[in-house]
Amino acid sequence: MTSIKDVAIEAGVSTATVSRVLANKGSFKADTRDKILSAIAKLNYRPNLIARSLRVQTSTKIGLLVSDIRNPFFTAIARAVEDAAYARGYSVIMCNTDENPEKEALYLDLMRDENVAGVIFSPTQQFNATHVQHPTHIPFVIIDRTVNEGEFDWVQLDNYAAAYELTEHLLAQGYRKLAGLFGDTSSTGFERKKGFLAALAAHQLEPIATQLMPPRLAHGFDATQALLAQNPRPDAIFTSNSLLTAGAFQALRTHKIAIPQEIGLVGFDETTWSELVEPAITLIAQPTEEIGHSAVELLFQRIQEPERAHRKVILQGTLRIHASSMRNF
Amino acid sequence: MTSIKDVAIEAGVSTATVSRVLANKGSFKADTRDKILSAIAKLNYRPNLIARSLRVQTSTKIGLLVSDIRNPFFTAIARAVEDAAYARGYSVIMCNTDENPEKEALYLDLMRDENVAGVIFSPTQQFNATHVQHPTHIPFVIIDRTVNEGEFDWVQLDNYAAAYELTEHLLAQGYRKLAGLFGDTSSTGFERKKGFLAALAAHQLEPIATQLMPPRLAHGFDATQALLAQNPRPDAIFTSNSLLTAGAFQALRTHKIAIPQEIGLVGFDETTWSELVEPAITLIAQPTEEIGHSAVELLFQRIQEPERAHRKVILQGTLRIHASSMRNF
DNA sequence: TTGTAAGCGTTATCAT
DNA sequence: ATGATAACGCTTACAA
Repeated sequence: MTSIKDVAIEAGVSTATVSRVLANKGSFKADTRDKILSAIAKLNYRPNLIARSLRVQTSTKIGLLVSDIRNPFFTAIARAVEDAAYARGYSVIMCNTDENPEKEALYLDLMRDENVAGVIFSPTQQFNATHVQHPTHIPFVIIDRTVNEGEFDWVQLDNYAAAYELTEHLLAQGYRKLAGLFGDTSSTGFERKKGFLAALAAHQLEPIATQLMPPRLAHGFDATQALLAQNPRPDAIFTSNSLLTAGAFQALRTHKIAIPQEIGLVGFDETTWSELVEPAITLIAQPTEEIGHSAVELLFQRIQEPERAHRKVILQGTLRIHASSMRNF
Repeated sequence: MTSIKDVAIEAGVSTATVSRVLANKGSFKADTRDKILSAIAKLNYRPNLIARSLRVQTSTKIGLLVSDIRNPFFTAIARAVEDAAYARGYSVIMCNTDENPEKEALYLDLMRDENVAGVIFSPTQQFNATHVQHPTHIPFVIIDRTVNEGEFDWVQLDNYAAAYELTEHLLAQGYRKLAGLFGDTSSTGFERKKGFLAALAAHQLEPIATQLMPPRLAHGFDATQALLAQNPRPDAIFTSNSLLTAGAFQALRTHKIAIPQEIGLVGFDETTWSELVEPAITLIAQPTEEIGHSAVELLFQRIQEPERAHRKVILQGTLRIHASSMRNF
């Protein structure tokens, strides 16, 4: 490992001067700068970021903590965050908590230990408890989810409104016996459930069933099978997450239920295949690009001005109507 | 930030002793250990990994560098790697190069700078050049792809055999006018192309068309549209990547081509939706779990024994036959 | 304009 | 069994 010392010796100056040239701060002669630069080139020197980070107590990395890397929503976010950060000369290191509070705590500590400049984060339900025990002073932006305590910057979908609109659409199509499947690992599912119920209530209706479950395909599948056995059977299924949508879809297919005639199906998040299945799925598309960019934006603002008031950015989803809910067509 | 010094003062010992207790190496009285432990608890002390890393020149992190986080194959790998590493007490930091050699170089440097214990890595085509310029001594395991130069540990699918088998299947179904769409950003596409051609050659056949393209949905779509306009038109399309499969599928759907009767379609990688579309897609499933675990395994072996001979782990894919290629059914 | 030296939080060597 | 202390590679007062 060639260090700043080697460069200093090679260039015949002190390490302090090398450091100044590297950071382009303080003053130095053009001449010495050139000497140093060529020494650097010659030795193929790269500053040790660990050492720098130890010294200055920060870095040009941001952390991205997602709760489920298999969820296409989060990979879309990851791309957007990555792009926005890269444009500002920051690297992003990404970790997957897998909805596991232990891993979340581990990776949160890791981020702290890494001296990341800030963290973009979709917390598990248990984050509150963890956070109360180990408050951290790293700039934070929370995405996708709500946590109850503490003050943070946020970027979120208007989940209530989106779910309301999606439900309204089902009702407009004449569906009346709605069942809802919601993820239970985050506030997102709960808020979507609220919007779902509110839209029904506005029509003096009640759901046939609502269920909370881990946002995994298998759970969506099982829950849908159970719904099919139920009496009265739902005529439409509302899912709060693309993995649940897939599970429900699979169950309906398995039981040869005609979508949308016998049962309508709607969900959240565009995926590669959501328009390619037959019928294509009606869903709320999230502005993932904008969510990622806003999160990075907010994070940098907070880094620059740590004491500013906390902001909440609420973005609207877009209803994309496809055949899976078009009973009247 | 509470440091080891604070703990030492609180416990009335030296930092050296605290460090020994922390690492559980060297010797100390049970009594002093207890004093130190309670001081740690009281102060809520956590060792600074940056400082430790600076000192010992390594860490308990491994880096995972993937080339496209939107490709479900890589997220599946990420999960597997994560699990295996976590089981050994290692954290994984994941970066997305997005098939961009610049980002790749950046993140490779980052990994080095982070003192990661090792890197699991799916390199871009350009990696060779980069690597020759900046050889690195970090333990490496290459996944999914081949690079020409240098010596590494590898975990890979037997792409040639998988493609051969997949093509044989098409031929067995009576398809004769095959077209192949292959990703052009990695060796994987090339090897699959070879297997494809070899299987055809074994039947004295030639492909109707083969095309190389970026592994993105839009490219698969466009290429398939072009194939449909072509004369003679293919009666089956072979795709080397799930994003290309999706693009081809979409194009066939758009043009109302009956799969598998008019045109058969096959591809690689199971995804959430690949069995849910109509018809379900015949494909080669990769053992992602095993790939991830093997990669971690290989990496730890190399970390422990840096000079050992390089190994290559070749895993077999599994042909999953579904309706998209079942013309005879 | 440049150099000296302290310090970031650890670990490891060498005394004691 | 424990403590001083140097060292990891860098930045930054402060001095020259």
